[in-house]
Amino acid sequence: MGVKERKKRNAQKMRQRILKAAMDIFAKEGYEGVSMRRIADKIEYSPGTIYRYFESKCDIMLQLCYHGFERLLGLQFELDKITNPVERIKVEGRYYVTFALENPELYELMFATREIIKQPADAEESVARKSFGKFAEHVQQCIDAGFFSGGDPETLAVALWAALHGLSSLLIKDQLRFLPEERVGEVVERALAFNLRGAGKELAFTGSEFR
Amino acid sequence: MGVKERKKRNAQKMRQRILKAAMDIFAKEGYEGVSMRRIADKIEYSPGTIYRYFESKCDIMLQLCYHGFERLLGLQFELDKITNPVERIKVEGRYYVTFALENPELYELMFATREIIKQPADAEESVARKSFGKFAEHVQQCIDAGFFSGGDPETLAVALWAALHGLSSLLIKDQLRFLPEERVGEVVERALAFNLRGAGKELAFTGSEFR
DNA sequence: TTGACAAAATGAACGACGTTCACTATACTG
DNA sequence: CAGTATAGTGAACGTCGTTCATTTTGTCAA
Repeated sequence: MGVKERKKRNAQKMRQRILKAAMDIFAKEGYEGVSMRRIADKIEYSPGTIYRYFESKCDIMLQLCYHGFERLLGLQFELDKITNPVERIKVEGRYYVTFALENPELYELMFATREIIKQPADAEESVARKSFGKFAEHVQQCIDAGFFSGGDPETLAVALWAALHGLSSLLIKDQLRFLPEERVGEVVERALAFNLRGAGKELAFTGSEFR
Repeated sequence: MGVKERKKRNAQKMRQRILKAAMDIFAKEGYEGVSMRRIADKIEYSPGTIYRYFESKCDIMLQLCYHGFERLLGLQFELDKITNPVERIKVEGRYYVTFALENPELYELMFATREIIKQPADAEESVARKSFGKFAEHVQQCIDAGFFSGGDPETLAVALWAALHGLSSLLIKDQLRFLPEERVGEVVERALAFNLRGAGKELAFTGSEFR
């Protein structure tokens, strides 16, 4: 008698239904639009029911967040088709910024929302880390191929990632609004190129002054 | 009779009292801690009164935000004492990241909080823009001194700023937590150096593909 | 089929939030 | 001192995330 099993499946279905509803609202109306009552309305259950399947709203948003990282990671895996590692990392940069621009709310959720960040300390092997890991791998391959300086790959990866993240979040938040609309693409492209070129040189290490 | 004037002064005093209270709470308990009722409690007035002096909570937070930019701008002006433009921009980078790390909530308010961003579209000559302007000026001086490539200075400034912002926000959000504590400073310092070095070369422009 | 027990779902309630507004209290003026 | 303009009040509205006593539904042995 697979009663237990069926119940487990139903519970999983319910979790998916809730997440789907949350995602739909999130996609249409952003973070502000998502509330437990609205989710409950959408799936035609009472608000209290949701708490049988998720600990809190934060828990739900965290799942959406993971989903975002999985999408990003999916894009990254596609990149393995590109054989030239420099070309690959170039395209990866464009993918990254494009992903952020096309899913600004999601990107924000993934990288900026306070409550989300705190959570996954215990969630070992977080999707976020996998995504960075893949990126670092691609950076390493550039080094191996002799295109990037042999400096510490992790440092290089962090620096490049930071540049991508910086550009993406400035763009999303419209902090670059002072640029004429038609120049934005150009500036971004050049900024990316600029960072990749910077990776080509050996750097003198000047000592630690932070933290 | 300076009755009108005194009233104006009193209103200004009240605005300052409210802002001070908001800032105190913000500093101690962050964005989440600030509520109209808590501010009202702190200044010993009723919640409704605040609305005689500020349009909304958002309005208040926007003022805190401006205050933050003024502090940052103050740091930037100090930099004019440094005569070597490359040394100056190097220190500016460290100042920037340090400012973010020392005032994470404020930095977030300044650059990341959604509601804040929207507002100052009409507020011409925003403090934020002044801060970027000063930075761009310093970048220009590096170019003039022949240390940076002669490429479009605005692009260069945006690229460097993005890198600083990226590093800062990753650090604040603890996204670099996978790095051993003792390596963080090193990585940041090298990432900064890496970006400055990148600025030294002429870059081939590869065309626009964003937006 | 029925009755007992467990699981699932409910929705009112709690304390918080930003904001509004009819009202009262205070300060100023003629 | 009367009358008016200004300042301040605090209850109320509708929202939020969350909890929990209660009811409904589902399961299975007798």
